[in-house]
Amino acid sequence: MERRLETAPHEAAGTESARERILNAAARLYAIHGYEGTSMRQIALEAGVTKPLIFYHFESKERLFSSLLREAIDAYRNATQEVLAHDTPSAERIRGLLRSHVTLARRGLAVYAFAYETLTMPGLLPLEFDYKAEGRGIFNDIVEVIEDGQARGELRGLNPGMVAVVILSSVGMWVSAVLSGEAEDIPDDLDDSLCDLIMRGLEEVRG
Amino acid sequence: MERRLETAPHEAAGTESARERILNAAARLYAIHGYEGTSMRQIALEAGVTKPLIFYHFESKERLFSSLLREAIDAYRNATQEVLAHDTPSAERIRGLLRSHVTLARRGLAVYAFAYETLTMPGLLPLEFDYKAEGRGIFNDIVEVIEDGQARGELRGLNPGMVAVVILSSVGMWVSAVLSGEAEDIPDDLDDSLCDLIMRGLEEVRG
DNA sequence: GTCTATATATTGATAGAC
DNA sequence: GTCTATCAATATATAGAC
Repeated sequence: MERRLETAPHEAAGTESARERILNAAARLYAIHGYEGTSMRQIALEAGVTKPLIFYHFESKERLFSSLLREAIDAYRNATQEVLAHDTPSAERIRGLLRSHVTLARRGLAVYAFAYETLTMPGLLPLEFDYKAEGRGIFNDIVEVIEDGQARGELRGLNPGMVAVVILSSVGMWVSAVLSGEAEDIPDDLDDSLCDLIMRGLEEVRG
Repeated sequence: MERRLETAPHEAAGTESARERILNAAARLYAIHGYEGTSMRQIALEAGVTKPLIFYHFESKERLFSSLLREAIDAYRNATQEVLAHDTPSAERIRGLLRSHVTLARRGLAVYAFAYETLTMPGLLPLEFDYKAEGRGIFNDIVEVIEDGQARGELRGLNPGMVAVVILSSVGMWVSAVLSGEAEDIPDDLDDSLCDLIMRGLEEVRG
């Protein structure tokens, strides 16, 4: 937010501020090696700045990580509130959710992966805000979409939490795979294809 | 393996050797906090031994982690080779795979979670064996099951890699959630229910 | 805003007594 | 096999010059 104002239109591509470079380097490294696996030295090296400069801009490792995660969560809520609010058929809302996830992942692969990993991994990082509660909120919103569809008779009575897990984990794992180089890229039709699998099922209709 | 011989029948439950206690503590801590997030000091504390004893038994942090991962991968291959080899219908093989995963997770929640996270996270840990190749092998075996089913006309032509991702990531995420306390437990019917979702689809058949 | 130099805690790992 | 004491390297973080 604040970050975006600062880097606004007058700067061309490739002329990121040091602050911007630090954030990008941090997102990439945190996504690949995790919070504990990433040192300030590595971030400084990757960003092309010195270590004390990171502390000047972000005060601590924890605050650097927190602001990155905070921004990622806000961007997610911003991108999905519309599709979650609208009173459209379940299939539309699920498709919209998947589209939002894939779009966010494409716009910022490292940030998406880093947020996904942080919110789903078992460990509790000692951050200054309750990011686990945010993760629970994101998850519960999807559960509600499913329950809603079931109440309307649009969806079968499968465990709604399980369906939410399938949606979230599938995109997340794919993004992680791309980041690690195991997968080439996010396929153009990942959202449609995943939606197709989830909504219509894998099995060929017989006869 | 070696470990099992050592702890064999003459020892009652609750009388684990120090070596055994170290392995259990390590699996739990690695699953929750990751490799870099877990210190030898923490493992020693959790296992109720001193730090040098861990080095006496395992030589280094890397070797402790490696032997744990090695054993987890071997157990997995052992549990799934039968269902992968058999020339049964695709639905049976996918159900068998899901059952194996859930069974393994129930038998050792921490070990399953730790292996899942290690094999799926983007970072490359400097281990003495190519665990990434093992992960790729596990993944490719599932992809083959799907492709096989498609070739036989039993399964629709969805991206086989995507289907494999859905299978692997869903169980993995659920297990992580249980380990972190976000989910109560692995539901009795997780494998059946997930199989149902994947094989028949989420959408209610209309009319 | 950005640097060099440094303080302090924690890490993985070892020496050597028992 | 298990311990106490300790080492060298690395971690986060700060002081202070420019």
